[in-house]
Amino acid sequence: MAERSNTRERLIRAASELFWAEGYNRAGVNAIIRRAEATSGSFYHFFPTKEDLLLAVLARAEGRIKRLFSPTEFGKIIDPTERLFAGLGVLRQELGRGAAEFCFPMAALSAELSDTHPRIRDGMASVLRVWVRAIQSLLEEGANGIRNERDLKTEAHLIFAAVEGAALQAQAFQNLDLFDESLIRLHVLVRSQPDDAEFSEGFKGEFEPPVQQENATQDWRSW
Amino acid sequence: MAERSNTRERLIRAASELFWAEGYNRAGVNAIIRRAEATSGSFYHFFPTKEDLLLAVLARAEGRIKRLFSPTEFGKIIDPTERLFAGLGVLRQELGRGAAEFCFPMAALSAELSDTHPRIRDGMASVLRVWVRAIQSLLEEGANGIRNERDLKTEAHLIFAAVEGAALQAQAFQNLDLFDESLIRLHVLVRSQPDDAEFSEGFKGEFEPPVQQENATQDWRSW
DNA sequence: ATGGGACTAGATAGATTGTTCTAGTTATTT
DNA sequence: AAATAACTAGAACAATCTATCTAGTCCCAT
Repeated sequence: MAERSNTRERLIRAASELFWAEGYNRAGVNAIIRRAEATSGSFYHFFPTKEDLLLAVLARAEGRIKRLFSPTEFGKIIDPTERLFAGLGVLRQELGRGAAEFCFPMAALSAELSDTHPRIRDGMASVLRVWVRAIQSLLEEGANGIRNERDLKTEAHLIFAAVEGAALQAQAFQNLDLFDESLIRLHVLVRSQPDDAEFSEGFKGEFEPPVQQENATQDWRSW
Repeated sequence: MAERSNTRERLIRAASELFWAEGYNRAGVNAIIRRAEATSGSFYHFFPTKEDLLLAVLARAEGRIKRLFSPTEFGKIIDPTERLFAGLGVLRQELGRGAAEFCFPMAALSAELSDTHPRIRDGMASVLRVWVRAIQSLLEEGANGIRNERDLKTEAHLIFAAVEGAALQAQAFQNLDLFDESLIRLHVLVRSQPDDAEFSEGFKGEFEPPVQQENATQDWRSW
């Protein structure tokens, strides 16, 4: 009835490391099994397919992401922006250890699989939402209602995109400096930004935020 | 003597699309051949291995990146920041067409391959340098020597990381809005930023920029 | 016109992949 | 003690992968 071994957990952990290090397709089932010190019999006892293993990896990550920025984790840090970047510092450590417990830089995998594996695409979308919401709620806390929600959401998206891109570069070149450079700059920009919130709202001469949003999008397409 | 067919070019083009859409390992040689309307005989006539094909894709991209932000391309746009984002708008269109001619979102591939394929890692590093230099020189143009070079380089890194992350998300979820949201916000942040250059330099209380840089890095590690 | 280099064609090899299968062990329940 | 369920073991299979091989066609220079 109750589970009697930690093999399932070992497989998930091994997979999350290998998927991140080598990508979904390159990380073979055999390699995962070997790293987890299991056998294919055990593997297919717990997971019907390799795809289901990736889904389990994603599911476990969501919980960890939610906890990453929680006040209990960084009790001493009051300022929400600083708590955000403190959490990203934890991420940095994971990166250094070659782990990917938070599944944050997995857009790469998703791009690899979204066409053919709709369940994984959905799972990834869910992870993305969790990330953006976590960041956004920290930004809201720091904004004290001064900035509108729409702006905060796009900023959360930007922050996550930047973190993901920086993590990928760091992984690709085995060099955490690349991650640090981008994040230090990001920190500066995010910190210096609330002051000109008013300015940024209408920097294109428009006044109503949603319309300005529309126009800005238009600009992209026009070139 | 001189080449007599465009097969090589067709193979490079097909590969750049498939590598981007499916990743290096998933994009099989056969699929590339089929898409390029070639045969394996032709393939291995031009490229000793699949890896060499990817290297050719990277090599071609470098030239295109350099041209992307050139003044001739956007003759009417004088402001360098606007020229930067105009170039990124071109990128956006390529994304919409499923192409990856500029090899910009290929950190994903690199992460997939850097361990086992050192030549590709080096090729990717070169593409990264080209990108960062291109962005940095635009930023320098716009800064009129007011901001120090170090800051501009980290900012260029951040911009590229954000663009890459946003592109990956857009590809993963087949939704360009994700790209737009991040880039609109990035535009706002980069635009609003030169004013507080002085502030951002020493925002942690340090004065000498390199030292401040060191300390900021320290902060990451401390958590 | 002919020799030679550039290129094409596609069958095939050899390795690797995800998955299945049968037979087993271990622990818990009755 | 026997039965049942949870789990393990690893050989084997079918599909797919990259790369090779031989035999060709096409075009240009001599």
